[in-house]
Amino acid sequence: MNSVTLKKIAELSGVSIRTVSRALKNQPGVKPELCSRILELAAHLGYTPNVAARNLRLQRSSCVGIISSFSENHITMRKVNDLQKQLEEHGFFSLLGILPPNGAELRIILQEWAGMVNTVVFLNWDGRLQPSEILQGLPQQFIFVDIREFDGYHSLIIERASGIREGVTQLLRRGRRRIARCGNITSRARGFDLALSEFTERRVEHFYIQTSDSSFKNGMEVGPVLLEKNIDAVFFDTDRMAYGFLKFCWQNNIRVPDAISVIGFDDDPWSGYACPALSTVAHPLIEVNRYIVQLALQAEPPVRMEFSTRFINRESV
Amino acid sequence: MNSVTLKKIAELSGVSIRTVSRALKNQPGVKPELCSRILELAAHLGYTPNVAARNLRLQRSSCVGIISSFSENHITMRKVNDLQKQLEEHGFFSLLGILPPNGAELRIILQEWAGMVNTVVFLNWDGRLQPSEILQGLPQQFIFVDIREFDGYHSLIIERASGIREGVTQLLRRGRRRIARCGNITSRARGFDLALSEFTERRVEHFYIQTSDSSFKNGMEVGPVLLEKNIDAVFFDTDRMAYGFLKFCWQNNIRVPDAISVIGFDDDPWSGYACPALSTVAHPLIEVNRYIVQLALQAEPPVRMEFSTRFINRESV
DNA sequence: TTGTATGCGTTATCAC
DNA sequence: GTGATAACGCATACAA
Repeated sequence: MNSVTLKKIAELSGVSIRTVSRALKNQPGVKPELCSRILELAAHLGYTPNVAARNLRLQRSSCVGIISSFSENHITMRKVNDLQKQLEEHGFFSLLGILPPNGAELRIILQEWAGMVNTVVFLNWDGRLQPSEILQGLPQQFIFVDIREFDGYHSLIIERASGIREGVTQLLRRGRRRIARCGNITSRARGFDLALSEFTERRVEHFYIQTSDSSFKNGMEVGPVLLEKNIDAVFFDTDRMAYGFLKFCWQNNIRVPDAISVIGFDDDPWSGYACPALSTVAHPLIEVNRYIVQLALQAEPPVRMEFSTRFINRESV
Repeated sequence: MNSVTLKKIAELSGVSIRTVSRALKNQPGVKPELCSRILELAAHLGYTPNVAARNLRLQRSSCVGIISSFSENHITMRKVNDLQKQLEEHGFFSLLGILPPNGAELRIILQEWAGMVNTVVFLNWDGRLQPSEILQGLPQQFIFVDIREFDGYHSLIIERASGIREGVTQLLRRGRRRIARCGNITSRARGFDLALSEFTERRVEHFYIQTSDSSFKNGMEVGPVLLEKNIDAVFFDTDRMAYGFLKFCWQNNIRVPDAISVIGFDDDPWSGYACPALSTVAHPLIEVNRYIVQLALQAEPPVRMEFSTRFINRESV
């Protein structure tokens, strides 16, 4: 910890703390000569204000808490990183916490953050937990992103159907009629159903192939099933899973998109590098994060906001 | 900010602050009955200790600062994420800062962190900057990771040659004799030269093809050059760049590894998904981060540590 | 078993 | 122009 304080500077320069403070803050009312002498001394000693003391005094903080599950998924990491970046551009530092396995531990983290953090963003949540029980009485404002709507908290909802709808439009243009969706992510299921329900009149058939997970391996394994059902276009719940299917196709000499169109979800940066480059539905993370920064800047009564996804067309459709 | 303080609890329960403090900390010397009454009240009010005040009082902090350039590269994000995770497992929170374009701004960030952070980890550094000038007088201990050795600061060095050496051994076993290295990252150049210098007696020829960057696009563009020189094995400075070359091969019906062996660098998680799965040299990020946590836990005189990379063999060799 | 009093480093009010 | 001084919330040495 730093040992150069206002007091020390004051002693060394023979003035009072108040004067040093004024000089360092460029507040009026210090003789220019004295001011510059103090500034010089402070610089020489390497004075750095103590944020803990300042926060304590001002009853505020320059930190935003982010709770996320630890994941090596690129998209998860990118959400966190971009949020940190945007927060920093607005003068906030971010404190990162990993979502613990139960509510009690979560509460402990949040309590630890009291006095340090005014706003906490949840990028993940355990569906079995009731926020009202855990967050009860905690001093921060809470923002739930892409989780669910909870009464009394900010919720930023990602609306899946928009991007999927654009994707389906592209598929129809390409003459695809037997469209499948593979994976196990429920939030994406709803979007898919919603989007496809609008296209019934054109005699589109759709299928849902549920897998145990939405991993690369699942994507590979689901290959034979898709062939057997004569699927001509497939949405995967994650890009990762789509890569698995692309691998299956590569191994079995199935041409994508000639034989089958493939669409992923997440727009992780590798999707552009895949062979063929993967078309995907992109998460509006930048817009969402921009909104979070606004909420951090000024607390508001709980807000509900909806954000749309969008379709990114590459080579696989 | 929370408004429930020790004082408030003390007033409401009709005892002194000291007693409340003792009760909440389970320190001996409080009548059990009183103790439980206080605990109950505190829980009811949702008391949360104020970390700013506590840190101020104890002259310590539970945060570690991480300075990194903002990058969407997976490996960069993974380094940060894993470090945050490991720190959290040891009771630290991480404050993330983005490396600003000049020393003055960097100094401002670090000053802001005084009183909040004892340890700052640099995952990036601007080579033109002199740490001694910028960090002069700042109260924290500094750790430079994979950057360079600077006098008076911790430096954790990643030694490239080890992993590359293993890779070359594999290539020789496969009968490769014309080995190239592509990219523009100087730290990797040294490792490559070092590793290859050991194999001269077997009549290995090696080539260095310098590119403007080490991106996907560079990897695609370098394809014709490699063909022209009859290269039979190639190291790329990044996995990303290797993906570019794999794309080139895919487009031109060049079989990997039959026609040419390909090795990347970084082990980003997609390397396993590529067609064919990419062999790569892996960064010892977990080991490095474990060591950082140790340094954060107890400050030591400046330390120099070296970490080895390792070769991960998949389908592309 | 409980309470008083002090200080951590800032900021800001008020008085000189 | 400048200087005492009082908070902010917590922890603890020292009294009672």
